[in-house]
Amino acid sequence: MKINEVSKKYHIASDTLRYWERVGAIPAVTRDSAGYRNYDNEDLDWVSFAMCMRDAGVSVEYLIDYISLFKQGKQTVQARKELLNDQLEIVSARLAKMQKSYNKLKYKVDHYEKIDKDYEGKMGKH
Amino acid sequence: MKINEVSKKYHIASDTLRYWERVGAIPAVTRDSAGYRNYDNEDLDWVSFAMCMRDAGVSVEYLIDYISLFKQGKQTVQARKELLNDQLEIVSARLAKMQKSYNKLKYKVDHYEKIDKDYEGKMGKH
DNA sequence: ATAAACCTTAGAGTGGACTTTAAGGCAAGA
DNA sequence: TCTTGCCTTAAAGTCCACTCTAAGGTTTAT
Repeated sequence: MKINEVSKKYHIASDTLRYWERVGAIPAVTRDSAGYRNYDNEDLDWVSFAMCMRDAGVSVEYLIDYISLFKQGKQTVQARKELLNDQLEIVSARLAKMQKSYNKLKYKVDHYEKIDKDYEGKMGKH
Repeated sequence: MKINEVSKKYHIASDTLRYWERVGAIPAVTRDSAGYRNYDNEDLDWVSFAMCMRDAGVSVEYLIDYISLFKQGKQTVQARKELLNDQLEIVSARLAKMQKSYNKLKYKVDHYEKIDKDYEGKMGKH
């Protein structure tokens, strides 16, 4: 699968795909004889993984660390698992915070007319 | 309440509080005779609101638009409510996306040993 | 009275994550 | 064969949201 097809299928800029590969947020992508990227299933799995992590708010730097461990092979399985677990907790906290914010926002919208004081507190009535 | 007290109470940098006010992401804060910021309850409500929105992933630019409408008074109530509703939907979508990512990540961690193929696919066995 | 610890502003600097540009190679259709 | 459109890299540029610096005014404690 060429980069532009991947871009369309996954709704992600091809520039971003190249960027992720360049900095090491995904492992090196398979190439064809012309040197063009030719994403196989495994490459696509890494793209999905990176997108998933980014959607969850995980930093590119973290992805780089993770992939770096992955490239070092089996002996890093435990370290990788721990890294994932750390991120899992962070994501979970972020999710809870967002949920709380969403609820507050929802409440505000639902009670808008009642809540709004419309600057009268500061501007005085006129 | 002075800026540093607000900073400590809300766990937010005073630079950020000044920045939000400067760009108009919150309305102008009450000042004392020396020109120092002296946050009253209403000012604090705006700080909470901005923090809540930022936590939900809402952009500073959106906050500026919202506060701009607010400053124009009662005739913008409907427009503001619509803006909030738009953001509510966007936040809701982001939340769902994050939840999905979290679930995938959780699954990956829980099944780590089974899932990991450890680069053998590409590097061959040795 | 004077030093330490606050506060102010304008403007410059930073970090993260892309995104664009420049200069060029490859491939498929007319 | 030529043109259109894809692909490549390295490097520079952009955008967002802060964050810091410089230069100076105020308040508080000794």
